[in-house]
Amino acid sequence: MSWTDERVETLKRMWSEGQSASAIAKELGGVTRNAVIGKVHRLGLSNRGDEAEAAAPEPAAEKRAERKPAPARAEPAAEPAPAAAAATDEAEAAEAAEAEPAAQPVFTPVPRRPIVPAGQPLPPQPSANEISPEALASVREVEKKARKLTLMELTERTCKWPIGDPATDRFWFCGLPSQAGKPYCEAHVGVAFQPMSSRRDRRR
DNA sequence: CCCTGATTCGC
DNA sequence: GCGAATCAGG
Repeated sequence: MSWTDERVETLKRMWSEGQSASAIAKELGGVTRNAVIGKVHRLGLSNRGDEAEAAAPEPAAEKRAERKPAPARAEPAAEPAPAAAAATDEAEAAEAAEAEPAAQPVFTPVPRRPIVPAGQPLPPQPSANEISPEALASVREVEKKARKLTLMELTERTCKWPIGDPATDRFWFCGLPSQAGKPYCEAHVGVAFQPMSSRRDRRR
């Protein structure tokens, strides 16, 4: 596979959308995430999406000064590689002012309260009285077995159902094996995806 | 162990 | 220019 204009375009788009290198590689096909990352760097768009610098000036401006000299392939000791070449600051002025302002979900209909963080939209949290007793019992049971993963520990195959109050330290994600193609484990899929029939006519 | 991006350097 | 190997880290 080669980097055709089209593929590069897809790469740029997905990267700016915050997609991971592996996700992009998977989408493109025929390339590994390493290839994607390598290309991203060559294109000079390593710091994606650009964020409000004014807001968070990132204190640690210089943090990568020396990483291992990179172990030579299979050579005893040949040349001290003139690494000094990389001295020039990488991409000083990131000119990407044209890209769209990163697609933002629009589910914040109430401009009232700015609500804070939540890096990701939380799944629906149906109130207890609209969940079937069976599903509810199942969930309570499962939540005792939750792996209690942190955000960073979630993968494509772990249940992403949040448990607890995000504002406290008693908050974690279910983490049990998720249903193929679903974001949650079996029990949580049960409460997250309810058939219309069971939700209908909840006298009120 | 799962995953992430960053970097180096032989090709 | 490309990307595997590797590093560093959540």
